[in-house]
Amino acid sequence: MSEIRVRFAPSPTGPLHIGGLRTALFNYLFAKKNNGTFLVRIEDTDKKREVAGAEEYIFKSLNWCGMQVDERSSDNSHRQSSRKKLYQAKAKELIKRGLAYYAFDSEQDLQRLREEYHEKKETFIYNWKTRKELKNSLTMNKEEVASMLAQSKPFVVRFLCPRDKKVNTNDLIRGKGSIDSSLIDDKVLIKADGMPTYHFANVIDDNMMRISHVIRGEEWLPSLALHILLYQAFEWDPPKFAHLPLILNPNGKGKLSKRSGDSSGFPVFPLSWAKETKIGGFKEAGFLPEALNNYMASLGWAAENGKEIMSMSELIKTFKLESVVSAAANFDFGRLQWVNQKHLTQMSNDALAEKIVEISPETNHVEKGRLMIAIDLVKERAETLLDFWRLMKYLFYAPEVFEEKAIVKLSEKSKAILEQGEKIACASENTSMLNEGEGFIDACLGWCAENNIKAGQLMMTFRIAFVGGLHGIDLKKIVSFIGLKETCARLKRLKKLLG
RNA sequence: GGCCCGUUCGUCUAUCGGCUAGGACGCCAGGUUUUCAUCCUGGUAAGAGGGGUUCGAUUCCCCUACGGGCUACCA
Repeated sequence: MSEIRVRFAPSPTGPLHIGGLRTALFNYLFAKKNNGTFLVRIEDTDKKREVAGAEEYIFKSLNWCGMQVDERSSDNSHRQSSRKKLYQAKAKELIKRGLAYYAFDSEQDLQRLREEYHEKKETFIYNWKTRKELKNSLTMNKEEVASMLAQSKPFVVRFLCPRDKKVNTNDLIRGKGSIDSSLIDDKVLIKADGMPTYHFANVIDDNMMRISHVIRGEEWLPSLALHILLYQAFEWDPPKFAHLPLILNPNGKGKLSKRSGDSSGFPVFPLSWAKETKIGGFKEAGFLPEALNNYMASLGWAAENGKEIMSMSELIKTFKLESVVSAAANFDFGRLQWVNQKHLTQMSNDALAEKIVEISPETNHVEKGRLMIAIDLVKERAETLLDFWRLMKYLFYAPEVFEEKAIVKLSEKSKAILEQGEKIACASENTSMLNEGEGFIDACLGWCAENNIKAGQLMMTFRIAFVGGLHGIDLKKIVSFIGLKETCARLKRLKKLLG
């Protein structure tokens, strides 16, 4: 088999979101699996919709996700706008061969026709049915056309779509299909501004860049037949196609869009995007790129060995394009969180520390060695990198506020417990207890047993004193970490609060 | 409206004609932790409906329903 070359071809109209990112991932996995080439092509043929910074954002995002781009030219040729002349030459070629034609209809004229048809409950299609009555080089005589062109009247180039031709399609994921060409319209190939449309530029570039497999979203499936026809017009061998299932909103209503995140409270972009500041990206929300990749891969695909938590290299090893499913998948933020937690626990403390410091600046004010210990202590309970500081803050600073839910659990007995705890902790301040956490808690529990107080009651009271709430790590470990002196101080504080 | 694609537990999925339909997330219960979380064990829950084909259909075919996509001089 010839060389595997795939491309990810986004248009720079805004930040890349999880749908596009997943398409990039599947392209990347497929390329790496087959020792192929992964390239990125920027489809910037719609100048009106182009957004400044979007292209840079796309490359940054891919980089963050660990998808190295194998080919990105320095001469701008990865950008379609820089190849305008080429597409125009190709269009002329088709016109000369009678496979495309000039059309001079104004957008308003066409719009009016669409409305008229709509009123008749019909659909207007610019093709064999209608082209004979419209303003184009098929209906006008040669001189007229030449004069229009000479006067620089606006025109588009349209594909002369054949009538009654059975177009056979094949998709690696969905299998064979066939469509009657009479249903397809005479797509615009070159727009009035001289730019090619997606369909035209796409086919030409995929051929010229020797793309072996086109892996793209399912929204392109309806135009597959048109693309095949275009390849046939040029007498080129088409690449293989694979149309990926869409990613839908969590409730299954509509495809996941840039707005879905804000309304549902989870990120949809890999990195924060200045213009959509409400919710940052997955990075800012404390997600690991490995986890995001792992989760995205599970949307529409499952490894044969049933493994669920995988690194990028494992994904590459096990990925199979043919086993991608054909049904759309709902985005499930809860599951992403679980995947992230699993990846977090698999990371080394050093690597973790680096990322935690980056995302939670508060950790900069804390002694490094102690931070490392604290990370290890809370590691298993964190779902995101952002969770760490929240989970370990009380290890460094006494609680400032006490949760209402916790305080109501305290009773008269709590005072006695605090008093006793304080007595033991403060007294032993200087008597260097080995394993001070163990020693201290055990001593208190001993007192409990003698005085007919439930151990659980003591543990809860202490927890509230140390943490300010009901959740935290093992009490003995907390005492060992903060030391007896601080333990004593925190017990005093809560006692005072209770009056 | 037309065309295309899809439909297995609430969710992500396994099954490539033999199914007592498997796993994971979630949820629920129990255990461990003299405390919280983790963790462990168990439970909950599904092949849209109707016709075929077949000894046998979740698996193949058709129809219907539902969902999604496309229907631009957007990608």
